Amino acid sequence: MQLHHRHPWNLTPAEAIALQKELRTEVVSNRPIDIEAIGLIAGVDVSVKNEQSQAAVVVMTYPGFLPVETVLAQRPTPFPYIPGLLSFREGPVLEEAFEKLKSVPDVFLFDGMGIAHPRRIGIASHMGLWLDRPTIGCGKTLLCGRYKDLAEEKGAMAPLVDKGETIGVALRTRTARNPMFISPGHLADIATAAALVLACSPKYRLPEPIRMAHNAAGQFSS
DNA sequence: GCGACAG
DNA sequence: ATCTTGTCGC
Repeated sequence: MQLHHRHPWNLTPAEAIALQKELRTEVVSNRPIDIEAIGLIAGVDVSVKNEQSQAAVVVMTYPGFLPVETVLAQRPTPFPYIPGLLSFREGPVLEEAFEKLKSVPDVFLFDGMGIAHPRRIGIASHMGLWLDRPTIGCGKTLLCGRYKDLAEEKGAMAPLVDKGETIGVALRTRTARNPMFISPGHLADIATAAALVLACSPKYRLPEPIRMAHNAAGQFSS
């Protein structure tokens, strides 16, 4: 796939934060996704093995979730894990994977946050600028923000609020399971992002595209 | 200063 | 994320 907004990755943490503050002004997080028009959806995930990072992007049909393309990429892990700077750790290997992608998915689901981030530019938002396609952040645990208790039933959701701003939703994708934290990455909005993720979770807590990417990246379920 | 902290 | 078997619960 053609990538946009590319930039060097060899930055210090302070430089990375400065870059995020620049890039966040480009992020569009109030645009509804036309779910009815989706034909292909991609799941993105990265696993780390001894200094080496492996990325996997699995493209599947929507609805139906039949895999149509899988790309893998490996590279040395270039940056430590620092909360708030995940994209600088996983970005390089993802760039390599995206370049190998033949198909052009209508939406990308990421393992991590979109705008539900201290500077409103988590990995899904950052990579969304590169892809110039709708992206959604799907976190398993919270990075920032608070939410009120939500019903135990699948489909229940509660606004995720940080510093007075609604940045996403806590969404129960499975009854009696911990909620997922959904936020727009780029070219998406909170309501349609949540609706789509729920539609992508017919059986497990993790949305289907991300489960597939997780497996392809070389891991087992959890 | 203290606590929190995606993967 | 990763180190790791069996086990408790819906």
